[in-house]
Amino acid sequence: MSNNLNFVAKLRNSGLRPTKQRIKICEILFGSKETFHFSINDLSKIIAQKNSEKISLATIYNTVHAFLGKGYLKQIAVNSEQSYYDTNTTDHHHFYDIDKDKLIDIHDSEVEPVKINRKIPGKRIKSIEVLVKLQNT
Amino acid sequence: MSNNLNFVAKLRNSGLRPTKQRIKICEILFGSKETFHFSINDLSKIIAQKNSEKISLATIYNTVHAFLGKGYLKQIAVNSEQSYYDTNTTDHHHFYDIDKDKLIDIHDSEVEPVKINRKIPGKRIKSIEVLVKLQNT
DNA sequence: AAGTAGATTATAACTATTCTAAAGTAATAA
DNA sequence: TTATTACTTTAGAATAGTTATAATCTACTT
Repeated sequence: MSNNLNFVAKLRNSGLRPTKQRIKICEILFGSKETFHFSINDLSKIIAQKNSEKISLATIYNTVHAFLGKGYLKQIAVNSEQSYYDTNTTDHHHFYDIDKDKLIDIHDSEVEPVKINRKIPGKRIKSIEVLVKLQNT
Repeated sequence: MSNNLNFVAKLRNSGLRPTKQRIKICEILFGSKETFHFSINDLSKIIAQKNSEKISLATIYNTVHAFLGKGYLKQIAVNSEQSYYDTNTTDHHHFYDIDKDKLIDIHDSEVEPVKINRKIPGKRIKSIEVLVKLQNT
């Protein structure tokens, strides 16, 4: 309940109207302290389970895009058919379990910082993402 | 010409029949010493330019998948709508120029080796990919 | 040269995502 | 409040990338 008020404020502060759909999606994505990795499909299923009223697929896409734009989510580069998103927007890297089609955080303490000793004229680095693909042994 | 014979042998050695479509695609992908980054769309366009007879889109997909399976290509994780492939199958990383939608190799000498200090039980590392996203300054 | 397994092709089908335009809802002003 | 306005949601259509299908064709074996 008090959480909801936080989400309302969060949305309003960033210029997004706190609609019930957005609040519900906030609860799912940001309601727990844990990082959440998901595809639109994953999120749809969870909403279907947890919410009495359905939220249309278009709204789910709209909301995820809005949250991306506001920096509440970041997109992860994986070559799956689907796009993946992460509630942890800090700089960190991922394991991708190919067999389970699941992402796992790699904390910064678990990786030596990646150093790129090259500059491309006219360009600046926006992000550095490491993806470690895992296979069953 | 002598190159073509090499491609015929390469294909035959890996159990792929050396059809004229596959040989043509080999010429385009492996005919130069340079690394080649491409999407299916890129490859289609190049074939259309360089080849008198058209190659069907299905064959282009089939061939790229076959070459992936034989280890002649590797897929690169980028979050674009399209899949990207690389003729350089050695371990190396990439810049991704967001504005131009183009990939640039990062040679191993240009990056400190990425060290992951964590193991996931029952899993082994298949690959480590670093993607450095670039923006115009 | 004939038979067969594998390849190519056009096209249909499928999946993820984006677009559209109508109906609904939150914010604002009176 | 209420009315107005701008933003949202929605179902469904449209699009783009990719995969499946089934008929035709071709490379290899005998």
